[in-house]
Amino acid sequence: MQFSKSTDYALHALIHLGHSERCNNVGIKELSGALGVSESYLSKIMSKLRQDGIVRAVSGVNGGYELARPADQITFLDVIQVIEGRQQLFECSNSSSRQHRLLAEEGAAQRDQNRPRKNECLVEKVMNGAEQHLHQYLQEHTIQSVLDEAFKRCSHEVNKK
Amino acid sequence: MQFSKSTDYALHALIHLGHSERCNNVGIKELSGALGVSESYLSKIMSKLRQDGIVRAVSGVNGGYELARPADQITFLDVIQVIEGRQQLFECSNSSSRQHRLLAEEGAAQRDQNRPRKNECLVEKVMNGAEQHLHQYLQEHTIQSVLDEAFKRCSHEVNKK
DNA sequence: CTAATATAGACCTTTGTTGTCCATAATAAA
DNA sequence: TTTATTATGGACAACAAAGGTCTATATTAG
Ligand code: SF4
Ligand code: SF4
Repeated sequence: MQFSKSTDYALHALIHLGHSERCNNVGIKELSGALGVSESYLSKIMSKLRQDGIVRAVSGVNGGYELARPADQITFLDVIQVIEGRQQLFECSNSSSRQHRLLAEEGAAQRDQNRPRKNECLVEKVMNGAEQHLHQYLQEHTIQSVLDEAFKRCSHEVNKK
Repeated sequence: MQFSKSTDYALHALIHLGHSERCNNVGIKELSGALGVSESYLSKIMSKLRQDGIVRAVSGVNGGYELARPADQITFLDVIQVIEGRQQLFECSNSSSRQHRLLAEEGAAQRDQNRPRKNECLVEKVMNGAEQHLHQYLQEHTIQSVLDEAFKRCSHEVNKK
């Protein structure tokens, strides 16, 4: 249970793009150099980010990448979901076991119209809750918020001198 | 980024053990039957749980497993960490890149004695925050809490009739 | 002793991650 | 138009992790 390196790379690439907003179109060479990741692999990742509308790309001479929307509208969750996929944190695999029938719900939810929960069992309820908490936190942090804090630290450093 | 099936199995096995507290020593056959998982594989998982002090096991005739401590002291986090390992959710892989030197911290933390943070950069700060939130939530839910809620549902169902 | 039970290790298959390489398309500039 | 530059997509491979089986071994109640 760990985020993949690709997610790491994607985040850093986006931070780099956000930091270089003024001079549009950062090429894969520059990104690759800054992050220390091969051009081949990184371009795969950038391609994914483009397909999901996180960045824009233009081919040809002087082409490259730029953020498709303001950095404060690109959340950590967005990036993670593009790279890692949108599968649930927990996905039950044996819902046909004896135990499921004994200890889950079945009875209560079906007849109760005021709660249109599909078939959420007690284990899934805990795990989905965990996922929601995680997502909410990750949604509150954006590429911009990292840049802001970096800038704050930097100017604080200058003031001290 | 998903919990493994083993975690699923472990949680269900523990719930079963918690539910059968009275008649000690539940054998692997019974567990395997209840969960619909092969004895071989499930025994691997139970073995791990024993090594980490979640369950006790006794060999020989009438042997089997039982919870090593009360069900309300076995949290979801405990189980997940035994099965998935205790690696961090995010682990930086390229801390020697150009970008790290430009955008991380270095300067600020080293001189400042009132914050003994090791080398937590801004990206790690966000990710570690996410992990902490997740862990806190998972720590608040135990095997017992699931059993309790199952019982509540059940008796509520009975009252309705 | 014997049957039942857990344990540990070897081994295998499937799947996912990380990565390279090459052919192709798009585009700005000469 | 041609050329150099850049991104894109597919094929492929090395490696690691997950999921699972099988067998030999130790432990213990009866
Ligand atoms: S109780 Fe929930 S997690 Fe368990 S088998 Fe049923 S659906 Fe799956
Ligand atoms: S800034 Fe943080 S996450 Fe990025 S390379 Fe440095 S240590 Fe790693």
